Amino acid sequence: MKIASFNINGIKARAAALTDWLDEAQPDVALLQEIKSVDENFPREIFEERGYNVETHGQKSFNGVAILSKLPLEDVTIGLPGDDGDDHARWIEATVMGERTAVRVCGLYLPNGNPAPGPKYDYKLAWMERLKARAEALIAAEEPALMAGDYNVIPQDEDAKRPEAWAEDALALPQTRAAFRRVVNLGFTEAFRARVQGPGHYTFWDYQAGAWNRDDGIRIDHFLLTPQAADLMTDCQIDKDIRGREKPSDHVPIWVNLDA
DNA sequence: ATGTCGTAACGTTTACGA
Repeated sequence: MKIASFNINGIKARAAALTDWLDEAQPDVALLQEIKSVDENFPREIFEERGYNVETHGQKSFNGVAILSKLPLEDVTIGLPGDDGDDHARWIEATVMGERTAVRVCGLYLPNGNPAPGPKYDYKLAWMERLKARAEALIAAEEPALMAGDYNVIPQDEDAKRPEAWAEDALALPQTRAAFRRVVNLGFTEAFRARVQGPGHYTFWDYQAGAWNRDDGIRIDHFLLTPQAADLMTDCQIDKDIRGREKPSDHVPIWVNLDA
């Protein structure tokens, strides 16, 4: 079961690049972030005609997450529990019915949090506390499950080409990293780091200042696996070349393969 | 030289978020 995560930065602008990648990479499941579309305007037909079930949790202009799945989906829910007043579309989850094993899959778009300090950073940290609560429940269930998406977290200095440029940024502040570790340390496996060590691996390159041409990137898109999901992992890769194509997103896909 | 892109809105341009 190949499960990918991709922050597409706007479905309207990315439809062609996204379908090209889907046709090549052939993920069974794709978790999308920043669809920047209300549900009614999401072009679900272009995915349905490729055999995907489509579930969206969108809003106007910003944010928005979706699940595309060639496998059957059950028990789809939207919204991260813990704050009924939160109107950002940043969380969607579903159970993917694999040939042998069902996997609970959570797609997330964690708040950026800049500028920090400030109300946006407070919102980010509060959201991460809610994420931790949901994560605790997933661990307690003792079943194959994962949380994947744009975490807007640079876990360590080695995850940035120029860590000094991000030292004061909401994506890399010590409080941000500590909150991320508190989730991971509940018992999750950070899929990419379980398989690949060392610097130079990124999932985001800013559109500005020739960041891509200088490989001036950061690694902020992650997969966290419960122990039961980690046992099934056979691969995890970043599709870096996507960033060099026509009309790219500023993020690239990252994916895991589970023997499920 | 401080560099781009996507989206929405009383829009031939600005504001916001990233």
